[in-house]
Amino acid sequence: MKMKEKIKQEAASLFAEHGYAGTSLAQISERVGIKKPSLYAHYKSKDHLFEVLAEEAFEAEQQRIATTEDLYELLSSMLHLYEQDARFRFLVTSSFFSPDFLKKEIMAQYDVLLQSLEGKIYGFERIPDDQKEDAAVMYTLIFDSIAVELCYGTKKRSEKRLDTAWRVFTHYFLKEQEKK
Amino acid sequence: MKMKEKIKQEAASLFAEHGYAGTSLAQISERVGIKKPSLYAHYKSKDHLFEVLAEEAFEAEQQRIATTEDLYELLSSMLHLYEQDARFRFLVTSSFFSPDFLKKEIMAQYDVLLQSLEGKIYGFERIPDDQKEDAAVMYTLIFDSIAVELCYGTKKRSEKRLDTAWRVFTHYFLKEQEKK
DNA sequence: CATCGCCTTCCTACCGTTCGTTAGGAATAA
DNA sequence: TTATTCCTAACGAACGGTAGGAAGGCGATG
Repeated sequence: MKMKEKIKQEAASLFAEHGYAGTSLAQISERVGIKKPSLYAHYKSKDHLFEVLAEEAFEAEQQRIATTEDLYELLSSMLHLYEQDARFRFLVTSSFFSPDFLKKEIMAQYDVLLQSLEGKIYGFERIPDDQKEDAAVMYTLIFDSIAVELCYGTKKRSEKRLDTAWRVFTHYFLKEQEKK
Repeated sequence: MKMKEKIKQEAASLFAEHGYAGTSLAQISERVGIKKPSLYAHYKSKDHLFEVLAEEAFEAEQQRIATTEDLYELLSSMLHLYEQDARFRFLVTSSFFSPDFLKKEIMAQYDVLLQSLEGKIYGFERIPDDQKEDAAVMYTLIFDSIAVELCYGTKKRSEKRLDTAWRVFTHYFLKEQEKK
């Protein structure tokens, strides 16, 4: 039970850093501490392993979106999630660059994610109805740009981005009281 | 002279779509219409080819940023550039996912690009001085998010993003008259 | 309690294929 | 003549994956 989990973790980390094509089963097995063929006791192919990983990563993120009520927290939590959770790192990078055999599927899944985000905006009362469409676009835009910045920028810059973007977003779209 | 150019073009297109590790010299040579070893008459290694490509792509984009005065056009032109110019597509995707041996270099180059963009904001009189820092962050944020959307979204969505983002940006930051 | 078979997990050894790359030669052009 | 550009042939290394067996845990059966 434990080894399967460890393989997933190390694989997610490596896939996130080097991509699907850039990561070999030898690398994964070495990190895990077993020999390459032993991987096949747990996953029937490289594709399969990647597929399982992708499925779980999207499911986890979907869950995170569904259960987090605070719109700001949904963005700010990305910062430490990216540092700490290999699965989240995998999600972000593999969305930006996925192997051919899963590209369509992953794009579709990412679309679902963004739609969930937009749905949260539409269900938020403090945004005037006639601005909800714009707010939804801007929110997902900010979401993506933070994801990008996490990939190849510094954490400091990500924080600055989040701070500025959120200030602009709330000032532009939220009526009445302010939101930290 | 012409073959060198054709190799670059096909290579840029393939690298953009499948990444460095996901693209083989066999694929490139096949598209070009020559045999694999013939590539070595023009570029001394796969790394070298990728490096030349990256260098040129960043240089071209730097040039584009320097010579385009209109802030809106700088963003909107990304849409058709991504469709038509393999070099630009290469720039965007390889910035998001570059091979290890060039990762640091490419990140540094991308940073220079973003700084150039911020520089344009700082030199723009119609933005109040005390808002320039925020405007610069937001502008690069929009730039990145459009690049991302180009990679895995539809063109329609990219257009919508640009439209919405630009409306918010100008309304929030530009004083006096409006900008299309 | 012992032991049998079974399943899981790991191993060594190796498969065929593809990878980037090189050697060496023919053709072309300056 | 010399340099460039293409080719065929082939290299060693690394790839994803398979065969087949050893070791260990597990429950069922005697």
